[in-house]
Amino acid sequence: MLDSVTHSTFLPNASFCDPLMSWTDLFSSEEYYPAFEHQTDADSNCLKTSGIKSQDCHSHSRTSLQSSHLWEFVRDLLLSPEENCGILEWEDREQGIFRVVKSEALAKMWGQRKKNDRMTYEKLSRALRYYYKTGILERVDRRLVYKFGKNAHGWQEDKL
DNA sequence: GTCGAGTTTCCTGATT
DNA sequence: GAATCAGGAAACTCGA
Repeated sequence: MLDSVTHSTFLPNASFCDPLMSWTDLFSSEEYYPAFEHQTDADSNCLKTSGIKSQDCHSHSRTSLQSSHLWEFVRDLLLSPEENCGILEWEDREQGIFRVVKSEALAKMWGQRKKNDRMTYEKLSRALRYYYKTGILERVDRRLVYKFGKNAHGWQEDKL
């Protein structure tokens, strides 16, 4: 189940590598993702910056792209604060507790990742809640707050 | 063709 | 009362 990580090398600052379409391509294409018209200037600038950075990426195969999972996407976003533009933030870095600050923006980013412009935070959060069963996430009894579980890895600073 | 994992979608109820 | 969030169930996609 977790073998996706074994062939998806974790790169803290190059998390969104896409051999088929760079982030620059993604975010410059309104045909693909017109929803980002509603992003703030800061958000869109940040996202474009992310795209530029990702052009250096070259190591991911098509297989690893398709095996990219939601929790890895979230983890990578958390570990790249300069790229997440405050969409996610750590509540307790050592315990792996984080908070979704901009739920709609997160959903749109994930939707872009999956080329699904109908993605909403409601659907994304449903997928996140399924990780409770597998131990990748643990429930935190606060709204929009999640915690990495024992089966999540790569989020701890000293274990990268 | 079948199966399993990982979502995605719809719906309902609870909470804010 | 409306908006938002959480969880159940079923459908869907894709790789093995």
